[in-house]
Amino acid sequence: MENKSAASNFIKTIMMDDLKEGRVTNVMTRFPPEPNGYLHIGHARAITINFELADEFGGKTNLRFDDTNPLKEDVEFVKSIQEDIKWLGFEWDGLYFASDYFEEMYNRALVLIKKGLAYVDDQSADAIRETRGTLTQPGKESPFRSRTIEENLDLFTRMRAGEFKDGERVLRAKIDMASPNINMRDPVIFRISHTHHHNTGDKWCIYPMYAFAHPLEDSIEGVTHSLCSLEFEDQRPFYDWVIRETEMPHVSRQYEFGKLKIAGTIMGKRYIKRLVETGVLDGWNDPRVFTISGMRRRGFTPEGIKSFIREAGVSKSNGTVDPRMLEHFIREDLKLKAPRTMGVLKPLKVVITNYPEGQVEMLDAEVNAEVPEMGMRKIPFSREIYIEQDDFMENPVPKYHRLFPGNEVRLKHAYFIKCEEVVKDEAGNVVELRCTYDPETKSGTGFTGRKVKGTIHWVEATSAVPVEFRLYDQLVADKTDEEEEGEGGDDLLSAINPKSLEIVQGFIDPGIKDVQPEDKFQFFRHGYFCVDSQTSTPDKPVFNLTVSLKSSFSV
RNA sequence: UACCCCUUCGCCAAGUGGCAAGGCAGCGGCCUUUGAAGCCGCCAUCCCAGGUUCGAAUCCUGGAGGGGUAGCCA
Repeated sequence: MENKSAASNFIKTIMMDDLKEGRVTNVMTRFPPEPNGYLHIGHARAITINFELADEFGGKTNLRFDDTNPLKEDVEFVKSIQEDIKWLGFEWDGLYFASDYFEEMYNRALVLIKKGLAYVDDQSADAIRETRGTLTQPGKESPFRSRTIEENLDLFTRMRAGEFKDGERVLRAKIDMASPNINMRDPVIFRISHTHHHNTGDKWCIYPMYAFAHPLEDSIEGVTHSLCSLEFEDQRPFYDWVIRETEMPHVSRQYEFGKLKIAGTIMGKRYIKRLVETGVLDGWNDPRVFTISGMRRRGFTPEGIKSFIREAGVSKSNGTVDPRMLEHFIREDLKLKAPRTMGVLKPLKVVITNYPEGQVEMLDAEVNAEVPEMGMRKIPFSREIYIEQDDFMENPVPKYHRLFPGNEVRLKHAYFIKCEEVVKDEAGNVVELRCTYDPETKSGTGFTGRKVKGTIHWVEATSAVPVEFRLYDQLVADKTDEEEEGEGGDDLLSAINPKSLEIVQGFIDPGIKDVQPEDKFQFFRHGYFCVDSQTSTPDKPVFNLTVSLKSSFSV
């Protein structure tokens, strides 16, 4: 069951007060991605925050593609974004495109021009930048700032009609070139771009800028609380200015919250792109990157991801969380859902010398001992089995409970075995163990004659299914800051953890051989694994390590 | 050095003037056919300095530290 009663946060407080004081009569939020890339866990957080906050107050949430820049957008992404949101388990109320509002936006710009609050500027982009001033010095007014309303109306109409080339003119809001807030120094609100748009085709050659478009989009849809990240704080005065001066009937309000990074991973689009191009990652859905598709392929669950997001909270400070917190919630969700079975990653053969040759017996095992309703299954046992290489030490370290010469351990679901002999190759490597078993110690018989300290997992040798295991670790060190890894992420390549992916060939219990992509299991004493959706085949299953089990022991 | 924002346990984060929630991590112990899980217990006086107040993490003033903003990107 998902925990939905997360702690309070400042946005929830604002919504509650707004409702109580009658400033709003309902809550309406929106998730407004630009369709220019794949969603990642940061988006999952924005999605969860928007949808669940609205839901908590009986409100609604729209999905709105903020597609005001045709140069960067593609339908490919409008599809993948919708799939990702659905996979997370959210249903949007309305599905909209900012580009559907272009006509309305154009008309609102006309309102501004008629009020003398917008003008067409013929200056070049460079000239505009140079006269904007700096952080400490005011800007200079454009020589075109005092054009008449008629002239502006004429020019803007002709901009729309396609009479000018890209960059020749822009429409600017007329506010205050000396404002200490640079966003108020006559920001550009429409630019010319003769570019095909994925939704509007070639109907438009002028496109509104985000800062002008967004408040209008929100207002048109009746959004009450427009949530965005901290870097938009300085744009709020302009957001309010647009709604007020264009005389939009519905007043939306913008609130900003901090982004939450996860240590040890890369989130930036350009960096992931770089790593995909150089072959470090095998795609945008590589299980090591926290794109939604990557997490899905890794075996993370929507419920686990959402629990993590709720528990991490929302505030006005930017933070970085320990990836172990995310892992905790993934484990917690998988704990009662995933069947538990045995898989040996690094096999070591064991021959049970006193077990009858040729005999195979079927042992009973719970599918998940914590969930009896999941039932029982049978697993084969015989004279030859594989155990984990790490579960044997010829010269055991102190407190080692596993197998070593002369020691007895329990084989999960089976018998006690005792290590009698170690077989080595010429190089001195241990290649086989010869053990004896005690029939009286069979699991389920209630044997209490003696106790052993260790229980280890195993698979029967003749029926074991060969599989590939892909073990993942953090992509980069905890403190790696992608922003500081050189132009284009050059230095990022050397920051990659060489152990972020380790591939091993092992065996699993034959009981689960007919696996489907994304099927999830817990392999005893290892962790949760998920059948890889890209490379697994019926002949050679491939399992991704979703998250390992915790361990208080290490050699 | 212009404007805006932030500063509570190792990491997230509640708290909105009345004696510091919770989660993760960590540390003990119990239990255990996963060294898992589970269970029990431990783990901060709130960046600093003044001030207001019977009383301040919460209000005020001044510092310090961190972040954001100068796209015809979003």
